[in-house]
This record gives sequence, structure tokens and C-alpha cells, in this order.
Amino acid sequence: MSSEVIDTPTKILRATLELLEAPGAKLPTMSDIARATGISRQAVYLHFPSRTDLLVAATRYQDRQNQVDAALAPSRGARSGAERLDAFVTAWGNYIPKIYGVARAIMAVTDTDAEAAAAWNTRMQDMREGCAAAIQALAEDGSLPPDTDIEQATDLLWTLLSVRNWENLTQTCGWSQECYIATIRGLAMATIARDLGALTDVLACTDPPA
Amino acid sequence: MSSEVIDTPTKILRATLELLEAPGAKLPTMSDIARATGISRQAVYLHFPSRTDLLVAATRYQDRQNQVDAALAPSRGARSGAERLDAFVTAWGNYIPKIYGVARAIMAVTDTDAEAAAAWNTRMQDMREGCAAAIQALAEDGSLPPDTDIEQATDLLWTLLSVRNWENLTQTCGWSQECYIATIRGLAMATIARDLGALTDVLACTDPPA
DNA sequence: CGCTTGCTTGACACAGTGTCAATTGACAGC
DNA sequence: GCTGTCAATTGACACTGTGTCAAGCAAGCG
Repeated sequence: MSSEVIDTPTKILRATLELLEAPGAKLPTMSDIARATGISRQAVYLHFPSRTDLLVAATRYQDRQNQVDAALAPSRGARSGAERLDAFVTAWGNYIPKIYGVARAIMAVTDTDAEAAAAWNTRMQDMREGCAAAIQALAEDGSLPPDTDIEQATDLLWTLLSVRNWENLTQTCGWSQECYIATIRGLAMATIARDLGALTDVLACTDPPA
Repeated sequence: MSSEVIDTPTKILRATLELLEAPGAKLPTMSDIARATGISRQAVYLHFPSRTDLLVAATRYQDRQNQVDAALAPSRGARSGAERLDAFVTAWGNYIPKIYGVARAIMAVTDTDAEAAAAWNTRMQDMREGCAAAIQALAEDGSLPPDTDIEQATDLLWTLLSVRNWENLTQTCGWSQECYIATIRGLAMATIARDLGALTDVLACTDPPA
């Protein structure tokens, strides 16, 4: 067990993540977070000037913990464009569950809080770069349908891979993670890389019904 | 011009919709709505017990105004399953922009307000029935890939047609409505009805860039 | 005239965010 | 041991937004 001394900002971030990741979590208030951390509400403000700052810091902390770069690395080593697309979809799709708790919280305040919206957009923009790279690789292979707009293909892949779609399929519809991955992979491979064989994976998943 | 007398609840609903549909609208407060209606804040509470009730009532009022049933009717008259899927995707895709303002507001409070979430879910469940009917028609035609789970196919179509996806592509990425429709139609037709010809419409849209 | 209906004004409770000031306790350096 | 500093505490406060309550007012109607 690690008995290292943890500084207060880190303690706050950990407590925040724990609250956000709790099953069926409500959006925690600053009081909730302070209580969970074991300090006073004001002490939280000593380290994070606002709720939004704290949420943003929590996402960054989480990315560091999860080493998102490492998770997405395999896709960068792919030989062909199709392979790269495949690897990227799988890697990101499997990364989503790890960030979903925090993502939910950020997305929830996005409509009322411009700063949070900006933070979330930045994060999604990072992911979009992965999409763009995969599309670029396909383009260099000539695996993209003729006259394809690179931007448009990126938009589509980015949308298919959105956290909202993952949420809809796995949380609302009760799909298993495997089923989600197989379907989205098939969709992306078939419609973007025009690998029609990939269609066999779509809707061919046997899930134990929720 | 209609110079009919309009009762106060209706006035409130109309003012609310107007605020919600304003370009770049923030989520209106009860005070905003009262001001826009031209009555006192308390008067709003005389007709709608809470903000959530008002938002829900506004969506119902809007559905009545837009005659959502009529808009989706053509799909019910389709001869083949594929035709039905096609018509449904087009009809719903073109209906989304009409409800987007209100949808945004409801979705925004969904994370904090269980009642709003329920109202929104009901509405989306109604749409899901349209998806299910189209899938059913495909199944009866035998146009679905073998061993396809009907529920799963419905989930997928329902997710593809989500307001969030429309929002992402048209609002965030700046796609035109036509482009959105063409792409989602192609995606649905290709991956669910396995009409591979439909893929030619995907990513083949020339938009004036935003 | 008096009653009802719909609305008004103004006050209030409550939750949540964010700010401020005074205080405490620990710890380091001289 | 004294002093300064830093982190945290307590308690108060302003502000926004929701929702409640009570008293009053004006119009219409029997």
C-alpha cells in the first residue's frame, strides 16, 4: 500500500473523481467535494478558484492517470490506413468507459458554463486529431472513396465515436462494451474505409440482454 | 393576421418557445420568460408549477403545433421496408431542426432534473417506435441480415438518428441539413438494410464550407 | 353591491456559488 | 523561545435562481 503523503489539491481531485465515478452519481457540489476530501468548503477554493476549474483539472488529472496517449499509441504504429482506423476506433471506444463519469459531469454543465464547454471542446478536439490522423492515413492509402472531403470524413468518424453515442448504446440501450466496439468499428470501416466485409460485424453481436 | 384572444398559459408557452428558439439562446430563467410574456414572474407559477413543467408543456405544445405525427406519416405508407426506412430517416432528420431549441433546453436540465429526463425519454421513446416500425418492415421483407436482433437494429438506428448526432454534425461541424440527411440515410441504409448502393451518398456531399 | 377570477407587488426560505476577514496550528529559521 | 509563513478553519456575507406565501387590486358578473 502506498502510504505517501498526498498534497491537498491531489486529494481534492481524487475525491472529485470518486464522486463523479460513483454509480448513478449526481453532480457533486463544492460542499460534497469538500466533505469527501475531508476539508472545509473554503479550503477547496484555496486550490481551485471555481467549480469549473476544478472539473477541468479533474479531467486533466484523470487523463494523466489513464495515460490516454499510451492507450491511443498502438493506432499510430499501424501499417495500413484501415488498420489504423481499426486500432483507433478500438482504443478510443475502450477508453470512453474510463472517462465517462467525468465526461458526464462536464457535458452536463456545458450548456450553462461557457468555460466548461471550452474545456470539453478542447478535449474532444484532441480526440478529433486522432480521427483526422486515421482519415489521413486512409487517404494516403487511397482507401477513401474518390472525391471524399477529408474534413467531412473526419467529422463523421468523430461523430460516430462521440461519448454520447457510447452512452446511448451502452448505458441507455444496455449494450455490452464488446458489442458497442464491434458495431461502431463495423460502421466506421464500412462507411469510411469502404471495407464492406466489416459489415458482418454490425448487428451480429449476441449480448445477454440487460 | 389573427387578432384572437390568447389565454395566458398559451402566451407563456409561445414566449418560452420564442426564447428557446432564438439563435444562440441561453437557457431562459423564469424571470426571462415572465418578462417575455409581459406578465409577472409569479403569474407564470400560477399556470406552471415549476420550470420543468413549463419546459415539458412547451415541448408538447410545440409537437402539437408542428404536427409531428403528420410529418412522420409518409413513412407509414411506404411499400417496402427499405422505402420505409428511407422515408423515416428523412422525415425525422428534417423534423429535428424544428425542435432543436427546445430539445437543447430539455437535454440541458436532464442531468439535474429527473422529471425533465423522464419527459425527454418519453419523447425519444416515441421516436424509437418509428425506428422499431421501420426495422420491423425490413424484417418482414427479409431485408435484414440473417440473425439480426430486431432490438439491436432498432437501438442502432435510434442512436444514429439522435438529436446529439444532428447537433454534432450540423451545429458543431457546420454541415448543411441536406448533407446531414444524405449521410445518415446512407449510413442507415447501408449498415441496416445492407443496401450497399446507399454508400455512394455517404461523404459525397459538397457543402459550401461554413 | 359583493363575489370571483386573474394578475400584481413584495416578502421570504432555500440551495448553491463565490468572496472576505479573523483566527488557529504547525513548522521552519534565527 | 520568538517570529514569520503557510495551510486550513470558522463564520459571515452577497448574489442568483427557484419556489412559496400573503395581501391587494381591477374587471366582470350575478
